[in-house]
Amino acid sequence: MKLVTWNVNSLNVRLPRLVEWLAANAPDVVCLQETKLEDARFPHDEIGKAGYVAHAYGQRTYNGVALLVRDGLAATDVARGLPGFPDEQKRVIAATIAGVRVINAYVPNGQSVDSDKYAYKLAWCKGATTALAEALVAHPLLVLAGDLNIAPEPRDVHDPALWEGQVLFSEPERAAFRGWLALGLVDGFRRFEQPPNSFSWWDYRMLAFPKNRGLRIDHILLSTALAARCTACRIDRNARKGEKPSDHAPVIAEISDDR
DNA sequence: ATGGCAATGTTTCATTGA
Repeated sequence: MKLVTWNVNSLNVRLPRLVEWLAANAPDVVCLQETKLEDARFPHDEIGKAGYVAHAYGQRTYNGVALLVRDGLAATDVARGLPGFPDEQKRVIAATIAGVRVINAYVPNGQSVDSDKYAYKLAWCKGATTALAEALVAHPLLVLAGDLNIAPEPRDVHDPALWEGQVLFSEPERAAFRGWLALGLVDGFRRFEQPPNSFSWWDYRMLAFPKNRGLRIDHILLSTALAARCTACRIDRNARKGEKPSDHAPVIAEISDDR
């Protein structure tokens, strides 16, 4: 199974690029974030023509997630939202695909550490920890993929001294991320040797991408049993280039069918 | 050479993202 997470920053704007990327990369499962589309406006026709069935959980303007599943693969037990954490914001959709529980999450940004949004982010992360702990009991083969909006380690930040204490890299956020690892989840990207200065997001401003001033905030976390079957994980930096890119690049994991 | 914010709606600015 080839599984991808990609914050597309408006599916409406990014649809042509997404369709092109699907054709070139042929993933089996795609976790999208920031679709910014109500479900009634989801482009099921275009995604269908590309060879995928979509399960969406969106809203207008902000947030919104979707799971794309390649034709021939079945998605069962599709669930929307974070269990036990009532939330108006559409940030989570999960399904079981080929025996794997796939949880697609768009963790709140937090804006700044002194904002209400940051408090909401920390509360949300705590709710996610509880929900993940329960999900892992029911689903030993589990993956949490998404824009987790946390850079877990200094090497995930282009300038750790500059970002220390800032939102996306503050200690409470990183503690929440470590809490997910403590549940038995493994950072798929770090299971493999990676180029130094690997990031998944670059600000549109200040030439951040050409200067490679980015953060690694998009992640694929695998349960221990599933991590043993993960054969590769990489970031497709090329997808950040060209006309009208998302500010995030896709993260891709290869998961073997062998047991 | 990849490029100096982008997307959305409340639209000609404000809000949000990260």
